[in-house]
Amino acid sequence: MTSSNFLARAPPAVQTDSLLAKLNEPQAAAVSSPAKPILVLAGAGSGKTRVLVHRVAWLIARENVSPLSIIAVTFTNKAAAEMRGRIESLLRLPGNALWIGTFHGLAHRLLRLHWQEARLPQTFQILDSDDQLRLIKKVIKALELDDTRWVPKDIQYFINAQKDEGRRPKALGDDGDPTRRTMIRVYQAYEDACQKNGVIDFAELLLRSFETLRDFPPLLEHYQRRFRHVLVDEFQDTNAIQYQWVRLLAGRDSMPFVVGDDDQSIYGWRGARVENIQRYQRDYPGTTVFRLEQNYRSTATILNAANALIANNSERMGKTLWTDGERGEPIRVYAAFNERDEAAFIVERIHEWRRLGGRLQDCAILYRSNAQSRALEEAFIQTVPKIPYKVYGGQRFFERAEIKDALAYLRLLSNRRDDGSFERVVNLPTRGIGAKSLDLVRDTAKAQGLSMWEASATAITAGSLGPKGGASLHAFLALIERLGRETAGLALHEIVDKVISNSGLIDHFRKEKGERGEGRIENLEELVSAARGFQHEDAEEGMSELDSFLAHAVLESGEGQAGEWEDCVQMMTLHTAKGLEFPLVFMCGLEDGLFPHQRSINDIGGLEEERRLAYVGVTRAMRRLYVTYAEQRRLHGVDQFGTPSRFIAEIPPELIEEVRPRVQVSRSLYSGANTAGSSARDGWGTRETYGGHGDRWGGGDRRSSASSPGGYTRPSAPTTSAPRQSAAMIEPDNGTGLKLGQRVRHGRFGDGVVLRIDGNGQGAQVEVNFERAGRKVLMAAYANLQPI
DNA sequence: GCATGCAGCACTGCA
DNA sequence: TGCTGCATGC
Repeated sequence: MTSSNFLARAPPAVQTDSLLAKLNEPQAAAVSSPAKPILVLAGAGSGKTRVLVHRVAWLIARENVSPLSIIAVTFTNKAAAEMRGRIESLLRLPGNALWIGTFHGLAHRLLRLHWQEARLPQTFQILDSDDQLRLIKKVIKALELDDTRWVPKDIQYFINAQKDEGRRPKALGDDGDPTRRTMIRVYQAYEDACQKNGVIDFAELLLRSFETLRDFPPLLEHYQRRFRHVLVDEFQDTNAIQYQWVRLLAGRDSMPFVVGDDDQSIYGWRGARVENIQRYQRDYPGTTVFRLEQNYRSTATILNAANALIANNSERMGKTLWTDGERGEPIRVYAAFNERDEAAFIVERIHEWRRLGGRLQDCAILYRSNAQSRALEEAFIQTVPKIPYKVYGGQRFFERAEIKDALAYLRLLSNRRDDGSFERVVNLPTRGIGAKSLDLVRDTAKAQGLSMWEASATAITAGSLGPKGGASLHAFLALIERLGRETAGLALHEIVDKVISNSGLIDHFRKEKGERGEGRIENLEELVSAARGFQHEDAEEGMSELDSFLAHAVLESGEGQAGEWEDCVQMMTLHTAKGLEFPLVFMCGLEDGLFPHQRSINDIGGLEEERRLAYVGVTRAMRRLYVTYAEQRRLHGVDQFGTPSRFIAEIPPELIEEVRPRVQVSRSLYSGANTAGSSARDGWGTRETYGGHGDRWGGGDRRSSASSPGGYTRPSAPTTSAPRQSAAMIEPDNGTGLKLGQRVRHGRFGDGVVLRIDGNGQGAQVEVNFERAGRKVLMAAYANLQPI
């Protein structure tokens, strides 16, 4: 080393310390590892992002790696943005110096750069899953298949699954199975349609960019030489094609740095392969594995619960989280009577949290499915003072119908051949172009291999449409052409503004009755501001600002727009919560059938994935964790009776404190009663007679068959028999022949539903909610209840 | 061609 | 419960 070089840098030892100073030993070892394939198994809360960010910093600042030769891949835009921000602040580098992005985002970038090699039109657009489904329906129709037998959703799943595995229709064999043969035929026809329209779906982004690299050696070589360092986050969630993509890009001499946690693999149902972690170690012999097990997030109690829970899974790589922090509070479990009681309980706890100075944004309510949010939202609105909240997920901004309508106009401006967009807006607002005219246009398009746009023009010229339809269609084409001319050279937001007003969309929604239309107009206006705030980065890639905006609209669901930082409770599904942390967490709806989800309950793989989801949930909590379930739940308008989730029973009882109802409460909390919402303030206690009775948790012998976390033996694969512990907990063999939720008939009171069984045998008390007579507590010995 | 009403169905979710 | 898609009637 020459002296000038030496002088150019500060003394290495000091600087090295400064980058590694705040890291623990395995973190520092991973960050500063010499270049070779690395796998970091990072437990929840163990500083995974920190390691990734520091690794990048290390490479640049210590190994003299050019930022241009680093590519970092994440799964969500949020994660990518966070990583980018942290690298920027750590290194004071402009964020776009290195390639950081989601798999889809980076694949998209490659395709934009190399659209010719990828055999795509330069203006290709991306279909979201709705668009995809729409197109598949069209294809099914065009093939004259019966869409009750060939369910579009199933076909969509089939196609995406094939693409996720990297399989093209031509490479698929039908194994002599005619069903499969047809599926493949639809797949092929769908691909043709995409190609013709110049659109690609999400899975195609990955597959196409993979194939493009693979099939153009000079291109591949270029990127392999460029990206010496490939970093991948959430590696356990990669699917087959993503894995191949990484392998291809990394090439033979590159040293991938991948971070993952097999215990947090929760996307198996959409093609993620946990096995990729093992496979990585096989494909890259000499991989160094670092385990991050020290947790900086949660209390020891929470971690112990998480460890015990996940220990029930087989085939783990094995990791045990630990902390040198405090033991913390017990996990509180609350058995709610119904979902409204559950919500009332949560509301009360949040009031309490707030009274004691807690911030709302530190509270998260996690649930298995989005449908559960409604009862909670109602409770937040009704309580005094109101609790502000934000629901994440659900309907996303760019997926709203009115937004997609506006985008369809914009897409059509950019690409007249986009048939999907054409069909979406050709008669929206209605302008007298009916099914008949469109059928004719479609036929023309099909027969002559034209786009809908071209076919329209042809049909108009040929005069094959009726005078009215022809004129209307002509007016539509003229409208688009005029918009195209008038928007030329305008700023993006001006284009959007002009299009939504001149297309008639605003007027159309204004006519819509009530608040709904107003909301839609507000959303359209929001789209204009989104356009105003849009930063066009792809100028060098020869893409118009509009095209770039449209592409990003699909790739970004539009989270994080208005009202970002009001202090409010965070509500989201367990899936959405991955990667986040909150001081106070409520996991609610822990009932068998809801969580674990009914779909997964009979299959060991599915059940284990649900358990990992529970693990993810528990490990979101930093200080305080509540777990709730409802004995009765109204979902999709039907009452269901649940038993507590088996996952509750898998948490060691010594870590749990059961919250008992304290206050008597009006009957309005009971589902089915009509006096809505009057009692949220009464507290969360629900039942007059229910509260006192003992062992909802099965008392001392509850875990006799289970045992402590250490000596726990897994049950064999669940069969059709009742779940291991919950059965004992909530449906003891009570000798009455009755069980909760069962419908029964009584001589005098008529038909009803069993709400509660106290005690055993003929001495048992049974509470029944009769349809006509209301709730009654009866002695099993005398009531003579007949199951019906 | 368009509005209205009814039947069917909903399940986790990120690009 | 609430949305979507289809069928019916004007």
